[in-house]
Amino acid sequence: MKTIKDIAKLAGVSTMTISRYFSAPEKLNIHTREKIKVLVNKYHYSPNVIAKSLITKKSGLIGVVVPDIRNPFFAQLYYRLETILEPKGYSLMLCNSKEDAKKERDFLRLLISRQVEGIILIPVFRENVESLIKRRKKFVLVERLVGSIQANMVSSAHYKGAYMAVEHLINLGHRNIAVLCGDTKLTPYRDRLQGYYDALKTYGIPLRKELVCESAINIESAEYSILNLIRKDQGISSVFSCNNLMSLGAINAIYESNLKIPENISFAAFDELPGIEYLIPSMTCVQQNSAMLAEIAVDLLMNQISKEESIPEQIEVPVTLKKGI
Amino acid sequence: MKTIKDIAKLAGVSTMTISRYFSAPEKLNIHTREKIKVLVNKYHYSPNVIAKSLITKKSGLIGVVVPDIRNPFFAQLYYRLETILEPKGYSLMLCNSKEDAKKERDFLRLLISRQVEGIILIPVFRENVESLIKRRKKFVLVERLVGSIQANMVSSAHYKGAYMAVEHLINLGHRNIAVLCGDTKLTPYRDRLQGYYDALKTYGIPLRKELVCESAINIESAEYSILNLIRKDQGISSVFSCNNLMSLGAINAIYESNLKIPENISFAAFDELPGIEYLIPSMTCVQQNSAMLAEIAVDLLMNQISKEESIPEQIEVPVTLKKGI
DNA sequence: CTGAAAGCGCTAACAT
DNA sequence: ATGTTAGCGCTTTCAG
Repeated sequence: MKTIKDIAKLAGVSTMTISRYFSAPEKLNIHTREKIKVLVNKYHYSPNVIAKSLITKKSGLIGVVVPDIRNPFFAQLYYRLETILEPKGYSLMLCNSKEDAKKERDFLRLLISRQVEGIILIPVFRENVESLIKRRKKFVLVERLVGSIQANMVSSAHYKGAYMAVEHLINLGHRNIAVLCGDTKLTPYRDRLQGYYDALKTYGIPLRKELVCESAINIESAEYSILNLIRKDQGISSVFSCNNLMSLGAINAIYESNLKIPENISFAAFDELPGIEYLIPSMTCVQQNSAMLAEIAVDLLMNQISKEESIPEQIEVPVTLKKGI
Repeated sequence: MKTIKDIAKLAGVSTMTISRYFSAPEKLNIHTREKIKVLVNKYHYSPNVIAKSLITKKSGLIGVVVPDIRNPFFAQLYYRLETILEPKGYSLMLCNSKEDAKKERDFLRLLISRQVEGIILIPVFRENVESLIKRRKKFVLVERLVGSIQANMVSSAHYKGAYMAVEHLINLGHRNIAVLCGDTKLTPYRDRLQGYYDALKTYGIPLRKELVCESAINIESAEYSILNLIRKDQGISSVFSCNNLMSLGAINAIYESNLKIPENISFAAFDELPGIEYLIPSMTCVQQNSAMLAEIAVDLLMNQISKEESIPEQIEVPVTLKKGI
């Protein structure tokens, strides 16, 4: 690997001239420029960004920490983030926290060591976020709030979305609506469940506690919960699932029980599954606007990067209800 | 942000002692060690990895370039790569080439400028790969071969998988099997289509060219193709789709036509969709072993990183047929 | 066990 | 239009 010195020596110029060739070529004499061009191509020289960022103190790196990139929602979010940040000259480092506090902590430390200019984080553990604040790192929380933390954050309208979905089920005539809660220690699920409660209350439908599946947090437990309700003949006519993974388990439980969507059971869910509109067109979905989430997350981060001090903002992004039957 | 110098001054030691605190703390006097520990915690000091890699010439970075992380197969692959590489001390930079030659080129250049130690690439454009070879970069191709390039590569058994899937349909009694080809300029799709051809041939089933949907490369075109075949009453009794996205379009076309899987049409596909086993249990799927693909990709890369010269290897990873009805 | 000197590859800030 | 000097934050190497 040739360095700037090598190229400079070969071209018979100083390293600054080579440096300028990349940063401000128009300032160079056309002849020197041509001479350098030949050498750069010949030796496939490309400047060492690491050395550059040591001086400029700008790594051009942004860390993105998600629980699991295999979740289509996070994949979509990352894709959008890249689309926005790449043209701005940033490169992204993607980390999967696997919903694990220790992993999250390690990844955050790593990103800091690597001098990222900012972090976009779907947080898992409150203390890790507090540690970012203590270290005065620039970051944006997406989707989740951990504890009552004062930080920049952008999130979907969890409560509103769940409320609308359940309201839609009620309007379809349903009174016995099972709900798969998700991990209510996480704000999104707490809010979504509250949306369910409040929709019932608004329409004067008594809450049947046995239809609230509190331990449903993944595919298997969701499947088990719904299977149980059906077997015990609780008379559920519809299901509201608080995330996409639990939806899968529930759908499977319904199919296994030889029931059909929407003939026997109406199904509504927060989040989509890739292609679910093709596979179960009758399903009601609360669609999150990942494009807008990404855009706002970047805005909030760029604000911090450009300014010295800024007051944390919390922004809520509307969701869309795709009404099923 | 405190630097090593600041901490050294505060501790009344040289920078080397701080450096050793992180690289070989056991060599330090217990007292100095404690003194440094206090300061490190107090000021949240963490060493600047950028400066370190400038000296050691090891960035600890690996670039991963996929066409689109929203494709569940690539998300799964990335997840696995991270699981393997993170404990080895590598951080990953993920890039979406969007199947675009220019984007791929730009991302590869960027990764090189950022001094990645290796690149894991699902390639799009032949010349970009050739350029990596010219620059003597360490890289591994996954899934695809572009042109007749001599490079380290790991790939699923595309041909075999498609052959098995079509064979299974034939064994179920199907004779009129539509196929959604994908972009046959890409080796995986060429191989998968060949598997279809050869399975038919083996079982003496005449090829009906009108059932080969060559222009099917995405959801919409796949949907259109299948819709067309059904409308023209070509008597198809089953469909083999060469990737997961086209499967969605095809399934939708089938549903739209008021046909059912598997009652009216049997469905087989290369690749899975997340949760498809829950949504359409009767579907036949060729499952790729992304864990093994990731493992071998890393092995091939580590071989190059540790050795000076190595002969390129091409390794094929078996697929699994999940038989449907 | 600890330190001093040198330098990784590059650029900011002045020169000329 | 081009060069010189100095130094980014760290580690390597050699001393002590």
